[in-house]
Amino acid sequence: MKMDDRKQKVLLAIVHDYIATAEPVGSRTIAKKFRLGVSPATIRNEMADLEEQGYIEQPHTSAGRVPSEQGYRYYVDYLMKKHDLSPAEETLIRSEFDIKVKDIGQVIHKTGQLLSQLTHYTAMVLTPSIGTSSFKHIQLVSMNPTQAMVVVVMDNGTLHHRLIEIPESISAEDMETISSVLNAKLRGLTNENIKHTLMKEIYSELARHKHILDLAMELLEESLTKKSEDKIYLGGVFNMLNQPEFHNVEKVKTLLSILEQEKLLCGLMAGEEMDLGITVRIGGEIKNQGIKECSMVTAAYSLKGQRIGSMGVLGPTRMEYAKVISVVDFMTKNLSQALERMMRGLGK
Amino acid sequence: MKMDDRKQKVLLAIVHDYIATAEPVGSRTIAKKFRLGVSPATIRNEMADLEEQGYIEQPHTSAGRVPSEQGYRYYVDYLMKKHDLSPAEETLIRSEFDIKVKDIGQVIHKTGQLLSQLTHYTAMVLTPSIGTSSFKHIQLVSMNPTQAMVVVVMDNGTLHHRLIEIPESISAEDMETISSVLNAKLRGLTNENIKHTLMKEIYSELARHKHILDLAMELLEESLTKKSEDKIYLGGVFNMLNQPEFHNVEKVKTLLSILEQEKLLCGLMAGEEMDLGITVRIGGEIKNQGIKECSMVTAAYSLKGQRIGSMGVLGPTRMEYAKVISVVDFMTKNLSQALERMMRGLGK
DNA sequence: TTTAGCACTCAGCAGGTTAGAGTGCTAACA
DNA sequence: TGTTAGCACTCTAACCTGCTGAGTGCTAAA
Repeated sequence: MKMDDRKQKVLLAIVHDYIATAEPVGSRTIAKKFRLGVSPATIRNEMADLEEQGYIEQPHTSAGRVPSEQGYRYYVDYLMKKHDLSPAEETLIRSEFDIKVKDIGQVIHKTGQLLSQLTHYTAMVLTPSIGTSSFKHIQLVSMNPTQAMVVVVMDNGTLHHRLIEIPESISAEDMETISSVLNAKLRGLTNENIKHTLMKEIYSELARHKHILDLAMELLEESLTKKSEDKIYLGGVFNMLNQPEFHNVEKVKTLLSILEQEKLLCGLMAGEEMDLGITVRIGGEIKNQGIKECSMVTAAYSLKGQRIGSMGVLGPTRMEYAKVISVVDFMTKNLSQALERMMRGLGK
Repeated sequence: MKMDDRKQKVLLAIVHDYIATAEPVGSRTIAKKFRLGVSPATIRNEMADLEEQGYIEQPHTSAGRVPSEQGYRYYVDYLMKKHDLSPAEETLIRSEFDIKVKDIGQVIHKTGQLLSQLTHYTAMVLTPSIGTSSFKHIQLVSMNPTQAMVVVVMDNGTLHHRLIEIPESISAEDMETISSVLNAKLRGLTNENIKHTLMKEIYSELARHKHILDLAMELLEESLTKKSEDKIYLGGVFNMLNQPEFHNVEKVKTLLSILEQEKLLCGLMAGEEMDLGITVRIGGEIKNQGIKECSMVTAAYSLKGQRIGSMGVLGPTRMEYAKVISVVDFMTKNLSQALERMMRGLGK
């Protein structure tokens, strides 16, 4: 859609002012605040055109104009200027990531906190799905005469464990033996590689302990096949209540009821767009009735170039897109790096 | 405070009606709904007395009466009748606990869900602090030439792990050796029992690997001393928005901002009252400005008679005390039992 | 001691009025 | 032909006003 220069300026002014004040913007306001060098009357003419073309709308006759979804879309696609983070903000992010780089959970948590803190909207971070891998070590530990713990250490640094029931006849030494055999024969193999022939060999070697072996193999198989579950971290839900669009309890209720449904959110985050760039969805472009008055800025983060999770910011359609986009951009890059550092040397 | 029989009946009527309707209760309403056999005028006289004594108050001149905090207190202490759970509810709780008895996290989660679901208020469950214990197994696992994983299995069934940096000179066999030595010498000991003489012995035996030994011992010591951190699970925050007292966004905001502060909540839950019974705190009795219009019903749950965590329900002061108290009571008992079952046989 | 009756109070609502913000149109102007 | 001043018009939000009904407290009679 072609749009002449002055119309763009007027649209830009409306979007900026409305984002800042949450009040419909009138022609006088634009003329005064944005110094376009023309009178309110001229701006009124332009606004009438913009409304006709669907970029702005009027809440009621004697009110100013408000950007429509189409207007925001045009703004995001063509008018918006990049808005770099302040050095202070960049430093904050970097230092937080440097300090708290202990484990994945913490990094995700921190990411969410930073996202919501910097944008003042709600942050959503999807935990990385690292996919299948091989294992480094399996260990059976006797806990008491009738129970044992099976521990599997994966090559990506995660752990799986399970408590199993054992016959009293098995000694701690037996379990040590089983552990060694399993480690010696299977270590480093992926699920596909664990051939049945190999398993037969093991079962014949440890025939006495078939039952316990079954239980251990069950956990091992699960660990090898199962992708880590999608979990989502939410931060700054509270921020949304400061937005004037949520001064109405009914809206707060719909919003919160949606944010409570983890699965739904995961769907929204993990959805369609598999590219690495930033996706901006405005209002109805989010395929969900309940939050059709919100916008989402999402992006994937990666490990070794492979997309493994995503993060996003949810705010009112009247969102500071430029700011949010740069924050999300910067955060994905930093999170990817932090993960890279954390995983350095690990199998995956 | 002595109170004549009819006054008690009037107070009870006011509390019940206000809990049910959230509207100030007038003399006519009481006469009609509660059949005390006297006219509204008589009830008015009683109400005047009750107000003078501080049990009820009037929001404004021409409104009915509302129980004061003191009124709720009197109700809870003297007037309230026990309100057993319905068989259906009891069955629901029991069956949920039977199915989901896999790990502690899940049990806590389920408890919170049930609490909020049954009461329609917000549930808070503090994770058990199992305290110090001894360890069952320690294992060093080589991940790659420069990193290894230390895994410690505690006798209460929890796991601790950490990634450490290692010199390239150390082989996987070395690590196996170190693991065996540590297990052989230290297994089952508590932190106090690990004598310096013993440590010297180990260090001399494994002199070549002092560095890696240090790192492993560090995790081990931490695991042995550190109490599991207090974490809190919240459920049904959303429920509160259906309460008419939270139809005002400002109040929702203060409430949510408090519920976001985990530490504060832990303080409230873990606080003073260390006995096993149920504690009811009404309005200002909760030592927190922000939720002075709420009440809390809390109780501890236990393992082998020892208090190890607590749960609670947060609702408006206009709360269904009788119902909530019986739910909390039933839940603590069931949770304690579930934990008992889960820990059966484990060290602690 | 209880109750009927009555005067009084006050929140909330409906209806009416006003002020101000903002528009669209028209006619004059550059 | 594009721009602008002026003006009539529209509509919301705020304010006032009077009314209604719920509920009270007091008094005097039962």
